[in-house]
Amino acid sequence: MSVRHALLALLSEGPKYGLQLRHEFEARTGEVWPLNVGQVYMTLQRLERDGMVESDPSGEDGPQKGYRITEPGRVQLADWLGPPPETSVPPRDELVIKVLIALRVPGIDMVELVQSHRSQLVGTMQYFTHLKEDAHEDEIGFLVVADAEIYRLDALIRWLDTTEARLRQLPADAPARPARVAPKRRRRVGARS
Amino acid sequence: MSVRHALLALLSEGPKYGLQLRHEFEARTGEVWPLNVGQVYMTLQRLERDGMVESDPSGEDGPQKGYRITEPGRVQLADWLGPPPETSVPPRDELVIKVLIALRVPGIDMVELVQSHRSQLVGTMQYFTHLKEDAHEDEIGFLVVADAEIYRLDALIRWLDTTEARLRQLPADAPARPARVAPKRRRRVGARS
DNA sequence: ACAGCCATGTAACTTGTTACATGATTTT
DNA sequence: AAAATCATGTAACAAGTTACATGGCTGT
Repeated sequence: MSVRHALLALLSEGPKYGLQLRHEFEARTGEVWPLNVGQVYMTLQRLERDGMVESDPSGEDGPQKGYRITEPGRVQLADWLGPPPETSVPPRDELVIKVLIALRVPGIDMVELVQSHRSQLVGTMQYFTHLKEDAHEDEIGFLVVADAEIYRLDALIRWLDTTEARLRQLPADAPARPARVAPKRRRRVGARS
Repeated sequence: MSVRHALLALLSEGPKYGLQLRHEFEARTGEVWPLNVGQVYMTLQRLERDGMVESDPSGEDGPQKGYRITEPGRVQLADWLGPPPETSVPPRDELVIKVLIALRVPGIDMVELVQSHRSQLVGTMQYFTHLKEDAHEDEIGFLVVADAEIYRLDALIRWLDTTEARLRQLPADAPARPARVAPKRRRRVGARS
């Protein structure tokens, strides 16, 4: 949903057209996240269908078909920018899933799995660090996005290290769990009042 | 794509049926990430269509329709568990987008936006820390997932702090950028050879 | 004239979500 | 007998991706 709201936010500064929205989105996020053009047009269509946005009837079918935000659109934008959403359930993380599920897959070298992924993360982190050094200090968008990526990668690396230590304290081969479905005591994550 | 591969990995230990796969996925990830049942059946259908999996012809239409992994399925699983994928472009982060795009939206109190999101993140982090304290030390799945979430939230909080400091050094109101589309010097992130 | 970019769109597909429908078995 | 749970599915939708199609305008 972030793209939808981002487009709405860009339109709140004044009417814009499709490709322009893509350019501005990419410019403000430091050219790090390419934004698919097709998605821009699809999202604009849905925003218009939902009444968040109006298209310029004059520019219809011509190049540079302008879109304006509507009042309901401004309301929805304010909702997005206002208080943060309830953190219901944390997003699924592919690396975490991989490690936890691979634990019980026969014939998996966990040490190798962890090490290869770790060095990949370290490499990417160094890459972004170098990019940051080469960046001008006025490229605020890029610097901020690069920071986010570096912190994110650092967190994953530290998680891998912690997890590796945890796994080392585990019995060599954990006993296979019962194949039958057991009654589940649900941990209601995110239901914190 | 993580769910698809996770199901494949679970099936590599032996034949399983739909609900059982859901139970095992949730059990191994500490009951933190609920897995939609419909998605399990959809994914199994696609895995079968792609030849990664075979369904038990005997249990057809009966309850507990078993699925087995095939040889191509094992190959694809090995690809997933093997060397980490090329880190092409980092995933878009909703919070980063929000902050960067909101910067130029008229009438936004950036300090308030950053502070409210920060305290939400801190609260969620404390919540998971408490959950971890209450957990038994043999609940390895939950502990590992909780670690991941705590590190992730910590990274976001530190990013928010860094970003806030960056923004404070910015001129009170940045000059509006040209509305026209400018030629783009693309930063080819992720194209590191 | 033609190459290349600007600009808008459509089509087909994948992953994921929520909600609903339908039976079988088990529990009360 | 009724209610709950197990088990399998379908429908409709949202968001995102890649690839393709189609014009208009500009520079050489």
